[in-house]
Amino acid sequence: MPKNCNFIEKLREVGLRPTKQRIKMCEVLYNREKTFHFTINDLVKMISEKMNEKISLATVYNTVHAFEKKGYLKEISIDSHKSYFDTNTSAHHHFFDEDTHELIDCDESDIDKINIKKNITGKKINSVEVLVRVASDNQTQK
Amino acid sequence: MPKNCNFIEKLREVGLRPTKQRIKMCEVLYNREKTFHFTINDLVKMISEKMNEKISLATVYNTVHAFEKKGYLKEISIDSHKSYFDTNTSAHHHFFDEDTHELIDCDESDIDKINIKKNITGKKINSVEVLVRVASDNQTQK
DNA sequence: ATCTACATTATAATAATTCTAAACTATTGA
DNA sequence: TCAATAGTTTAGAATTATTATAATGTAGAT
Repeated sequence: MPKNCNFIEKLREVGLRPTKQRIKMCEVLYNREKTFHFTINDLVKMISEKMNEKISLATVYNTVHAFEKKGYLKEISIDSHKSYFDTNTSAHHHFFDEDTHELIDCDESDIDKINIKKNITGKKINSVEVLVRVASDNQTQK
Repeated sequence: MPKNCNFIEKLREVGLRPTKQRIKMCEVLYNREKTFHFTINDLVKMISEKMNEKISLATVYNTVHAFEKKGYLKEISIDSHKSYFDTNTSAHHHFFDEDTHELIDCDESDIDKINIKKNITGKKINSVEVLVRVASDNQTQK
């Protein structure tokens, strides 16, 4: 687990000032064994639990978006009401459990590389994302 | 192009009352050569342009959601700020042009069938959606 | 024609996100 | 070291998108 000075370095590298709020968010997001998925709401709860000082909601939004822009976070949009952020920023796909509203990472080996045959003139592919929606077997299909 | 009586039939079939607002919306959405993508905002504009009578915003939301639940429309979520509906409800994938914010259908032939090797116990796959984000070649990558 | 259940409407309420402007802080370089 | 300055945080207001409410209207059945 990296110590805070690593976060300071990392933030500097991408041109973000290592303010105490950003460092605290780095700790909450990256001082853990595994990558994970969260909503802004989740994150606000997590921060206020782990911190004695307050953090403004606006700061959480700003910082999440700053991190996203710099490639520290990736957004995964499920529908107009549910949007997650992923601390795993490498290219990978997801399962979404429609019963529990849980987002599950796909390993690289779970889905073959996707071959796009269509080419849109003058455009390059930025990303290819697969979302597999699953639900309990005995439940009516969405 | 189907005439309105077909819409009345269709609505009845899925258990929706063929009210004049729903029929009007069917006309706007399905009286066209090709399927297309729209946001709620787009739709409200289109309806108010094509109609002399007013339609309430609440009705547009209700009707779109009723249509979605009955399988007349499919939602495609791009990010937390952009959500489209698609009148093409068959299983297919999409390109999203990050420059123009345009959503483009993939033909079945554009992407090979996706083989999911992972199995989540007790869960069945409801859908598999691929979103390919593209952008102008000479632009910085998102 | 009348009844009943469902739909529509305008408006209010809610929720999520962004804006604002003042106070604050990290960095720069004198 | 210490101001200058450029970027950041903050609380709260503003905005936007969506849903709820309750009164009125309408389709379909009898």
